[in-house]
Amino acid sequence: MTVKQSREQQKQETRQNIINAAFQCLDAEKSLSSISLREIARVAGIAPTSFYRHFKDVDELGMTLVDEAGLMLRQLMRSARRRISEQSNAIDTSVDTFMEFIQDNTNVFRVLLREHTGTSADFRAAVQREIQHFIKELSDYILLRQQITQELADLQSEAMVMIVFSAGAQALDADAKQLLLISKKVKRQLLFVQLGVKTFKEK
Amino acid sequence: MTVKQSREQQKQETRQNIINAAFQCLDAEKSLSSISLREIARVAGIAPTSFYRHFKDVDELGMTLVDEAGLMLRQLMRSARRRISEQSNAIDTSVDTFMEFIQDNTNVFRVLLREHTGTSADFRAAVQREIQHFIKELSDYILLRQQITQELADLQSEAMVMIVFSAGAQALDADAKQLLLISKKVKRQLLFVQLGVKTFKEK
DNA sequence: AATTTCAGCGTACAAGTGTACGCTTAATTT
DNA sequence: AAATTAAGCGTACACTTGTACGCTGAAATT
Repeated sequence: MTVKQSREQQKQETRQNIINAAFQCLDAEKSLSSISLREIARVAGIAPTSFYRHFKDVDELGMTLVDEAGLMLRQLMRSARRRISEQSNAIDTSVDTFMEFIQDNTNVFRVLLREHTGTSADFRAAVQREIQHFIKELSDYILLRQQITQELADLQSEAMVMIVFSAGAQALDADAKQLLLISKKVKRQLLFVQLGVKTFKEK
Repeated sequence: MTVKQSREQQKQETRQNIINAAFQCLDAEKSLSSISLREIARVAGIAPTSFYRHFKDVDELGMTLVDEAGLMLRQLMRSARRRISEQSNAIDTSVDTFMEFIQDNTNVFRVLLREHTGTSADFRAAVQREIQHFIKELSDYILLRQQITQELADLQSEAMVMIVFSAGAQALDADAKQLLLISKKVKRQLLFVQLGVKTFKEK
């Protein structure tokens, strides 16, 4: 199976194995602070001490995971916006895309959600940055489509993201039936926010 | 210092010591799953094995803590509503009360926030129930003051609570200066939701 | 061809964990 | 007054953890 490879390629492959193993380990009942180096090494198929050839400690790996998760979220937003340009309703399409993401990348979203309120100040700050990034991109999009001030767009965007993320948290513990209700609910709540800002502006 | 007491009194006192010790331990970098029985016992001033005279394990203590934290939140709501009847603006008063609570009972709020997305399904469910309780009480209040349907009141209430809790999460890592900005921000976001529901109803 | 580099391994150890077990001792019941 | 109850303690043990240290063998460099 494994073909002859350069040393650098081999190393990168092992590094990716560790990252994948970590995401696999970070399920419904494991957080970055409760997970053990040895457990990750076991799943990655390496000796515990070999871990150090790639990361200083689990915290450094954690920051990598948060970065990677944030990257995926940004890609998600792009695909959502692509879908919007084809159909029309921005809110519905965005929520659907987001919910699909949670279904397909459960543990990735879980890391963001969990570490956002987790026990490491560094992780909390890192996730916060990723969320801010998420908010900013939505805000830019809103600014483009609605005729409101930057400030209002920022406020609207943040409120919407908070609502969506909270719904995401519920979705993680929900079955397929509940998921549909959550989607419907959050779409209407986002509509309220949008409508509220519009009304506020016109007042 | 300690006077002669009945056995039952003494036991309840020790139990409360354990609970207080746990809240004290559950600071910015400890969660219910990362905390150790021995650590709590140390702070509570008892032998590790004495813990079992009061709780089956840390999980059982955890449920007690979540219950207690939820209770405090309900009391908070009552005091907020009392304040509203004196002055007038419901949103501003509620947010101010909430932010004061976070300042005065940081670790209590932290438990709710952290275990809401934590590694124990039981804790997540327990916190979710407390939050639902919180949402329900706000919803009842909204229904009383605004002329809208039950369904709209529920949606509005939940959206508002999600926004407030998210702001609370930010507040935990913020200094006094940022705190004021967060308060201002969240008040306007809540206003958008309220206004949005009103506009939606009238459409 | 000889040398250097370095990813990965195995061993080893100290530290911290949950908890089983039996004892003590003071409050309570008989 | 004697017997019972039970909160709290100390000891002990089996585990898991992070990581220091030195070795191996193959890839890369000279």
